[in-house]
This record gives sequence, structure tokens and C-alpha cells, in this order.
Amino acid sequence: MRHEPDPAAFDLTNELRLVVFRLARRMRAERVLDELSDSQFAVITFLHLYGPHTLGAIAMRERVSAPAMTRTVNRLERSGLVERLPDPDDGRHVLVRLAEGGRRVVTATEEKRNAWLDSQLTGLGEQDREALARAIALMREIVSR
Amino acid sequence: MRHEPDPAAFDLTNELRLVVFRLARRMRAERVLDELSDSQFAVITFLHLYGPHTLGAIAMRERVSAPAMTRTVNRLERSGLVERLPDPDDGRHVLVRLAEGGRRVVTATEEKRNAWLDSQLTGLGEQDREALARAIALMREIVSR
DNA sequence: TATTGTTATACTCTATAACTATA
DNA sequence: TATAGTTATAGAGTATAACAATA
Repeated sequence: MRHEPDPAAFDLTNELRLVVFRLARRMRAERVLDELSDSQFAVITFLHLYGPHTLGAIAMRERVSAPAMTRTVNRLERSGLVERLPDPDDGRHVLVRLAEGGRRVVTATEEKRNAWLDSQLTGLGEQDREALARAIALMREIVSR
Repeated sequence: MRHEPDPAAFDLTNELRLVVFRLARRMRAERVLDELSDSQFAVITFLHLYGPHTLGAIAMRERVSAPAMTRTVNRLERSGLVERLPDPDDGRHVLVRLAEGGRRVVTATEEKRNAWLDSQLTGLGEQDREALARAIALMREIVSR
């Protein structure tokens, strides 16, 4: 712990927290399918990033109960966005895999959000881009610890 | 639209999107009260930032229906986190104001999140801090457009 | 008449407990 | 016996429609 608090350092922390929440909120508003709940979208995004996982692993990652994840996966399966597969190594496991429809929703949403964000970043000078790249690297390090 | 896509610019956009979502998710995990739902916490955070608002204004800001906000405010009121006040200017309005208990929850959560984030930022060099400050300014500009 | 908020009703998401199938 | 997932049940969040109070 720091014994002499540094007001400038605190401001940096506090403002980073605020702006990250606000930007995340703004980007989340860029949607492709309004019918898809946040929980459902979080699952297909996770599967798109990290590949097929067992139902329990997804539930743990999303910090919801197994029954809640069972229902979320049921909805996604009925909508054709994910598939259930048997695990050849352990008959108790259910592997959940992104289906073609799910992949399309995730990529279309990513494209829409990137397009919005990109439009906000146009016209940035080289120094701004470098600062942003450095800040992104710092934030990546923080979240991957 | 850009006719010759710039791969480096795209990477910057894409990685900013990803890291902002991840950092927001990680910070959101730093909680004070597990019993408080996301909707409830969003309301008291909004009231803390922007002061008392009518029920309808909060519902619009949070993009939920008025009946949904009525119920959320009911819970918060029963928990002693907010208060309903009459609007002297318009008898149809209900002003919702953060109560002392709500203020404590918001500030304790902010402090916990800032403490976590600050601990992740310790040891940063001057150049990193400058890059971060510049990136924060850029992101603030984006969200306030 | 139009607006603000609440109540009525129905559906979704969530959790805990009980159950089934597999290890 | 222990573990992974599903089903049963109940509580909370959400929406639309109908209503009461106020402008």
C-alpha cells in the first residue's frame, strides 16, 4: 500500500474505471439481434473466442448456476445458435459448440461494434494511436493476470 | 468509409473493443453486496453520478420499461438504498433520490474497484501513465459525443 | 386529452434442492 | 461415492396492456 496517496495516480485509476464502464456500455448498445439476452450473447461470444466447452465450464466462467446455464443453452440450441455434443472421453459431460447461426451472430455483432468504434477513431493522429496502442497493451496485461 | 482498409487501424479498434469489455467485466466482479442485482446497482450508480431523477427518466436511461423501473425502485426503497420524493413542480412525477445507505454502497464499491485497479497500475512508468492518460481522454471524448 | 407512474398478467432468468446417468 | 447435467420449484426482472392521478 502507498503511504502518501498520489492524487494524480488516483485520478488516473478513477477515470480509467469510469470511462471503461461507459465505453463498454456504449459498445454493448450496438446490437444485431435484440431478441438475444445478455446471458445468451455472453455464451456465444465465449464459445466463439475459446471454442467448445462443457456446460459446467461455461457456467463457471459466466458465474451462473448449472441449471441456469442448462436453460440458456436450451434457448440457444432451439434458436440454432449452438449445438450439444457428447464428450467421447466422459459420458457425463455435454460439450457445447457454436453452430453456424451463432457464429454469424457473433461476427455480425463484432463487425457492427468495430465499425462504430472505428468511425469514432478516424482522424486520430499518430501520437494518439501510439498512446492508445500502449494503453491497450497495459489493459490487456491487467486482465490477463 | 475507408476504401483501402488499414489492418493496423483495424487491430487497434478490435483490440480496444475486446480489452474494454474484458476490463469492465473484471472490474464488475469487484463487488460489495452480492444480493444487489445488476439492474439495482446500475440505478444507484446513476443516481450517485447524476443526482435525483424522475422514475421515467431513469427507466429511459437504463432502457427498461416504466413498470420494470417501478419494481426495481420498490426493491431499492425497501432495502433503504433510495427514497421516493414528490416533485413540487409536477404532481405526476416521482423523484427518486439516493438514500444514505445507497450512497454508502456505491462509494464502497467504487473504492473497492479503484483499490483493485490501482493495485494493478502500481509500478507503471511515467511514459505508461502518460499514454494511459491520453487514452482515457480519447475514450472520454468518444463516449461523450 | 396527454402524460406519469402503478397494477395486472405473463414470460424469462436465476438459484437451491432433488433426481438421473456416468465415473 | 462423487461428479455432470437436468428437472422441479420458487423468487426476481422484464414487457405490454389497463388503470389512476395529474397537467
